[in-house]
Amino acid sequence: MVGCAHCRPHSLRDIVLDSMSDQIEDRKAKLEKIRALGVDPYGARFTDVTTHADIRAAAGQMNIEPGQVCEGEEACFRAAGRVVLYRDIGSLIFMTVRDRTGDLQFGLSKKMIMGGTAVPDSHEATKPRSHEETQASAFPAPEVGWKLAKLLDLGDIVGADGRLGRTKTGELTLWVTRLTLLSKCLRPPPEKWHGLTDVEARYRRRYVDLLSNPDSQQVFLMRARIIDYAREVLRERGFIEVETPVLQPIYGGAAARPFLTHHNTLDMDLYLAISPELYLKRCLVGGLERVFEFSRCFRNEGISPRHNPEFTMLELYQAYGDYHDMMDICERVIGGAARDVIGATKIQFGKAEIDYATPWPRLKYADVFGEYAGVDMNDEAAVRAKARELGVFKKVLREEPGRRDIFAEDQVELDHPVLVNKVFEATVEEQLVNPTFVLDWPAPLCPLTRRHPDDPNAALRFELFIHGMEIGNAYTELNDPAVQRATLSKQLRGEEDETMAVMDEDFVEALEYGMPPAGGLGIGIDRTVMLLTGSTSIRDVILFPLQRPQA
RNA sequence: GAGGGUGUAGCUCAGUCGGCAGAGCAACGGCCUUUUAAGCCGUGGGUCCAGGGUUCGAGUCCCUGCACCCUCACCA
Repeated sequence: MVGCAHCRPHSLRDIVLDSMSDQIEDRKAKLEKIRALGVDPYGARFTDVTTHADIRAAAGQMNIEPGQVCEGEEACFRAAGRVVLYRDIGSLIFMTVRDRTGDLQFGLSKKMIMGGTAVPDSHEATKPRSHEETQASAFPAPEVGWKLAKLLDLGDIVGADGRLGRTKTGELTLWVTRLTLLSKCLRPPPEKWHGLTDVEARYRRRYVDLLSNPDSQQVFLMRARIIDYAREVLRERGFIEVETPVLQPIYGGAAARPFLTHHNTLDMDLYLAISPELYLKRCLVGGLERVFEFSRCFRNEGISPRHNPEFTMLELYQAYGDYHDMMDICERVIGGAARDVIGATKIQFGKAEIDYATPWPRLKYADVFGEYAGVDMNDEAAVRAKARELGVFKKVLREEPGRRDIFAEDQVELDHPVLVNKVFEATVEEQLVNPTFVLDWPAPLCPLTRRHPDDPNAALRFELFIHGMEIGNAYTELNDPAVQRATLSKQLRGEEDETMAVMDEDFVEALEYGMPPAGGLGIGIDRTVMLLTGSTSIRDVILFPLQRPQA
């Protein structure tokens, strides 16, 4: 403490001293000391690195005794990673270094790094040649190596050449003969045991979350593998991956509020895609008979643990198929990923254990409605009574207080199918915990779907529900341009104008050239990853979820 | 948009009834050649989210605002 006990530290000198005590300042001071040693604290290309996992695998073949340091060339490795633990016990330093495959202990002894052991020749053969690479191989002199080791901080990224051994306690250790600083970490990382737990900080500075919480990295690794898996399933079936516009002059393919933007040169308003559907169908018209896209969709709606304004949908179309083929693909992609990527058929999600063993139940919309809502969906009076009981009308009134045409509950005008769907959402969805297909939806809710041949009031559509969430949505696609024009023109009372399907003349014109009958499917990738990784918030599976600007 | 909760050191968290701002890790100085979240001795570090108010006195009570989380609604 500077100054007497009664004084607040506010003099210039105090402020400077406070600032100097800051950990960032400490680290910057070390940075300068490192530079003074002639070492570039930000490294350069570092070639021929063996991953920690591969080093462990190699060590498994060597039968190294506790206390032993291997002599042979086969025990010499180059490794790199971030220092996550650092234990300095005098003229011996142990650090735990993390790379993408896991942790490995590096051991540094003053004697060894000072040249007590000859530098292995194995790396000379693969020594880089270019000018840039020559710089990368410019190791500090041996006496500098030890000083450098003493100046390391938690969070620094280091590279090392060394020989494998085991400590007395048997811990596999890379005994370092040459140490390279690859990047100095100027900010103290989170606490080594708890990591970063503050959720806001984890989302705002995801890089800190990732570097300090292996579990978080694991989620994004799984996400990538699930996507790879889906891609592989589709490729095997002859699908090709395409890209469709995010900037669209007319939004369509779903019922959602769009984001609006503007192109300056064309002086033209554009919408960010709410769905790639109408473009992928144009591909079908053009003869790309099996297409898929991992499509970023943007919907200007609320944010919740299950909704992010931008999200990723796998959408695909298969010519000459129908929605039964799409059910098979759902089971193959999601059920297969559970089995082959996660390695389990039962996965915990919140308090529920979900069973992904296929096949999944295929239930008729009318049947599940009758079972869980307790009324016949075609009995308008009964549905209306049920809706009143569930408070559907009150919710509508609350949502649209400005509507002049609504004065009382009974005067809320909702078309029957809209009311049915609101009752469905309120009663059925949460009951569907294990993967369940719900087939044959009320036709008026499905402007892009072929009608059921036996029932003009039903559409050949299914949604896949898991844990009460809509995970997949699929149709036997409507390819009759006249019917398509009619359904896009029809307005339903009870759905807001802004989210209504919009007439897209160019799309209908495309249908007039002839679109093959097809099955189409959308799978919510973020939600699928949530379920398969046990992440109960969508923000935990999106690297950089949308946040308000910081206060 | 409505309701509930949270915000204290770089990180993880205590802080009782309104009475000197605390711990562990991290940092700094010192010791240590086999550590495992190393250990031991010593030291420094605070806009208690922001702004008002009540009070002799506010991290604590009240009001307003901000950010985040949860529930509901829209939505996938």
